[in-house]
Amino acid sequence: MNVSKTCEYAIRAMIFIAQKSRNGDKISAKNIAAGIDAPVYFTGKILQALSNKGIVQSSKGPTGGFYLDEKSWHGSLADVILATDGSDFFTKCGLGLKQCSESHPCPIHDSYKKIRKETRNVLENARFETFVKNLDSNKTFLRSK
Amino acid sequence: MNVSKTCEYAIRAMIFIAQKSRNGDKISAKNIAAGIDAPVYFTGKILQALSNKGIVQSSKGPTGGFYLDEKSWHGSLADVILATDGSDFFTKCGLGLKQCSESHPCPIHDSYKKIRKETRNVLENARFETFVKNLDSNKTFLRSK
DNA sequence: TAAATAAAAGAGTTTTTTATCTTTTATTAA
DNA sequence: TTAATAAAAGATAAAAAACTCTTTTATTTA
Repeated sequence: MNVSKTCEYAIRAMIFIAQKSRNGDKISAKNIAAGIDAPVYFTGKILQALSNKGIVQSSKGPTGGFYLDEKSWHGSLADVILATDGSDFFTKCGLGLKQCSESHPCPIHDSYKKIRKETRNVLENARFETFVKNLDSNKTFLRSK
Repeated sequence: MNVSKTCEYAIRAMIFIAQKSRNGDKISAKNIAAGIDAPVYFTGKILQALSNKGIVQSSKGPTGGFYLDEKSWHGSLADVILATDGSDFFTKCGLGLKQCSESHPCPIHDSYKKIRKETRNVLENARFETFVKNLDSNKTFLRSK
C-alpha cells in the first residue's frame, strides 16, 4: 500500500501500454502521458527507467515508442513496484529499524509480516493482462480528464 | 505498508511511552527520542502533533512529559497512522485517481480492496498494550544504538 | 541522404518531507 | 516568588521526491 507517485504513474502507464499495444502498436511517451493524464516529461523519465529494467520495451525513431513483449505482457504490479520503489516496499522494517529481522524482531514485526504476505500475494498475481478486458469494456478507467 | 518516516517515529515513540509510563511516570521528549534513537527536535514536534489529536497526553513543567491515559493505552497502530499520515493511507486510490470509487473503479481497485481489508484489520487490532510485554522481556527491541 | 520522429541522457527547478533551532508559555518546587 | 524544567509554537534549513526543459542519439521514410 502507499506506493510513490512515480509508481502510481508507472502502473497506470503499464496498464495503458498493455491495452494499446496488444495489436503490435508502439505508443509514444507523449500519447501515454495523455492517455493516463500524467505529466509528459515525468512520464517519459519513468518509462525510461522501466525500460532499462526490462519491465517495458522501447524503440527509437518514427513509428517507435513503448510496447510489451510476451514476457512483459505477463508482468505483475509487484514487478512495477519493485522497479520503481525498490525492494524496501516488500521487505523494509515497518518501524525503519535496520537491525530488525526474523530472529531479532521489532515490536510490530509479526503484524507487518501478516500484512506483507497478503499484499505480496495479491500484487504478484495482479498481471497487466488481467486488467485489459475490464478497461476495454469500460468497467474500469485510467484517465481523469 | 510503507508509512512516512514521521509515522515510524510516532509508532516507536508511542510504544516506548506505553512501556515506560505504565507506572504513572511521564517521559520527556528528550528521553523518548533517546529511547527510540530518533532526532530529538523532530520527535518533539511529532509528539506535539499526536498530543493535539489526543493520541498521547502531555503536561508541561518539571515532572511533566508525555504519558498515556486509559483510553490512549488501548490505542492501535491504525490510530497513529491515521493521525500522522491521514486517512489517505486507508482510503486513497492505489493509482492516485480522484474519481475512483466502488461504482467507478480503477483497474486495480479490487486488488487493493483485498489488501486494505487485511491491512486495516491487522493495524486496528495491533494495540500498544500488546507490545509492552515482549519489549519488557527483550523479545523485541526499539532502539538501534 | 536529409528531414522528421521518438527515446535516452543530462541538467535543472519546484515542492514536499524531514529535521533543526529559537522563543514563548505553563508548571513545579525550592 | 524565582529558578528550573518541559511542552508549545513558530521560523528556518536540509534532503528527497516530483517535475521540467534541453541536448543527444537512434531510426525511419520520403
